[in-house]
Amino acid sequence: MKFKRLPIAQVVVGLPVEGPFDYSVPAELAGKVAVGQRVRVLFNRRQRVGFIVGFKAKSVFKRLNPVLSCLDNHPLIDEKALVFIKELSEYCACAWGEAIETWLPSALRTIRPLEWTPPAPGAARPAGSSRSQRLPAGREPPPKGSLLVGLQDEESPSSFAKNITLLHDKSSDKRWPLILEMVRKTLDADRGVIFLVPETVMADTIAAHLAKAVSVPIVVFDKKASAVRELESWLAVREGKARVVIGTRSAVFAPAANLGLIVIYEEENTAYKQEQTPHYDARTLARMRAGVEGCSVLYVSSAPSAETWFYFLKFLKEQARKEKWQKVTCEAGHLSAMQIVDMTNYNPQKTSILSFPLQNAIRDTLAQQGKVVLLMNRKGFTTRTHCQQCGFTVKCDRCNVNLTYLYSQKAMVCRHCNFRTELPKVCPQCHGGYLRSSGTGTEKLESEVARLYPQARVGRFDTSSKSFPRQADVVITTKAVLREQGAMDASLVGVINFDAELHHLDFRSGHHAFALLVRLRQLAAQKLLVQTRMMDNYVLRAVSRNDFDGFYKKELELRKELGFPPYRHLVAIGLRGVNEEFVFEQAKELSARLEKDRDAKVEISDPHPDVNPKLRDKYRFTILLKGRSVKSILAFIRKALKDFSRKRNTIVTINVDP
DNA sequence: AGCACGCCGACT
DNA sequence: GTCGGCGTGCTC
Repeated sequence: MKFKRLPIAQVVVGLPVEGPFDYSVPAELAGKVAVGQRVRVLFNRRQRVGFIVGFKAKSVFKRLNPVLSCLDNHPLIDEKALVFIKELSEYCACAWGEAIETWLPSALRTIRPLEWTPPAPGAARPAGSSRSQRLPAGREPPPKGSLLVGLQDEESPSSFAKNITLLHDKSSDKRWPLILEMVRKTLDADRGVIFLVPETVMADTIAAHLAKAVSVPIVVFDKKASAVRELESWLAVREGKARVVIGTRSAVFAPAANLGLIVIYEEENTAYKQEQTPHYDARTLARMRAGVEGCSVLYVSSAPSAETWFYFLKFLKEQARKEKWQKVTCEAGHLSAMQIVDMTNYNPQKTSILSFPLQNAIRDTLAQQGKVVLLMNRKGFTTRTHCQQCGFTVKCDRCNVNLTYLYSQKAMVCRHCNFRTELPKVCPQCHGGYLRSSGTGTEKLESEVARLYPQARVGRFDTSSKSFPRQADVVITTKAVLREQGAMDASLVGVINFDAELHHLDFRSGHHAFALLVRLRQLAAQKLLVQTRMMDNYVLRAVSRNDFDGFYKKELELRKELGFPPYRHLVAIGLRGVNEEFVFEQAKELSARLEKDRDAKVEISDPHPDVNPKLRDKYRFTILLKGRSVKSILAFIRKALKDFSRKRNTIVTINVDP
């Protein structure tokens, strides 16, 4: 059945501008344009990629530019995706068009037509699965011919995920039967699976694991692949050729046909949060997408985030919800020993950073041919180089942080930007010869261990290592060790400076430290040894007693008391620019504007310099807003930003912490 | 974002 | 005078 399309197309573009914009549809395109289509338009005298999000009968603008051409034979964005993207744009406080470009593979953000035809129903696909993949080539128009009508209404009442499961695996190895069961069920029901992993390196391991268990084609989404490769995998998923997609956070956008399940592996990992704009959180997007698609979500973790734990406690009780929430716990079969060493007994100036109990444990483990993993939070040899005569400290010009000396590369490097320089021979300030280096990193620990245990093979592993030193008896490493699943069987795991994990200016540092220790205890076959000066810390106590309920109870109490998520929600407005005073002035001005018509329910902090106040030559300030609902905070910000014009290279970003 | 318009300082 | 710096407004 042919239908009459309304004559005006509503188009959004990938720019930070509110839309949609009206364009006339020329007669020769009248039968071709559809909602979700990529089109070529003239926008502000320039040719751009536009996306049709709706149609309407008439426009208040007298002279409309025409849609110049369709870039593809068929719409790329189906209705569900368009709704999901709209929600993404609201939650990230970006324009609809920008959200579409985040969702699209990079190759489709340019004005180049895509030579592509959706597969005919049933063709080249497993029998019975065509229902899911029929593309909206000749489909009916959305109700009333305008998708916008529906979207501007209140939240659609039909947006509920099917079921939401938390798999709390205390052992890290019992999770797979349940994961595979859910994946198989989804595939048997002829639906697709998205499997999110925190790090790219984990995708291949997981892919191999799944390939053994299911017979459908699997594709790994790799953001680092070429644009062509990225497009190929995207289309393979779009066409239903691959039924299982594995990838990092951006894979949550995979155009899986008839999506049935989103798995979020190691749910507690902070890598699910994108630290560049748009600041999205793949875990939140997975929930949003599950609501739109009516599919299930499976969180898998050994130490779930406090937020997830909270929601499961809350929603498991609520019987009336349309979503089915469930929690499955796998108890640990074997629990290794844990020893906490009180470092207040040792003077770090006089003795080694390896306490005697740790030295003894290493010696005993090596004597039994066991392997040792030692964890530190700092790469490099020394972390500070300063002049003993004038007090000058060698810093990065662009980021104003101490440079780390890398012995292996004979260079001083900045941990934020890639700045590197030679180790100065004399003090750059007073030209005296009294430069001293201090602060221990993994390289220095490596040399120390090699000195103490001359018979042991000592290796080092961090993010810049090419491969894991499997042959080593003692591996000095950072948290990166947790990405190398099953790389080695460690008898003993030692944490050198646990307190550094707790000292972050981050309300989540308690949970991070907890999750780290839980994972390390799993890694240690015999013993986890932790050096600390905070013997009574609740994180340490909970881990040593293997008391998950106790940890989350205490952690949630603290969050409630201090007004942090999941009880209150945070939205950070970041301002950055090259001129420190100017950015600060801008921040104060925006702050005043927010204060002026402040919402009683929203708390506004004064503008303050970031934890790293200078990064890559830009000075950074933040205004933090706290409130009961993200939506209301965002609405409030949007209002204040409307008449606030960014000036002279000041970049304003909005970062939602759900 | 990216571009045009418009308003004030130093210069062949 | 006017060239060009950047603040401001606008994109259907």
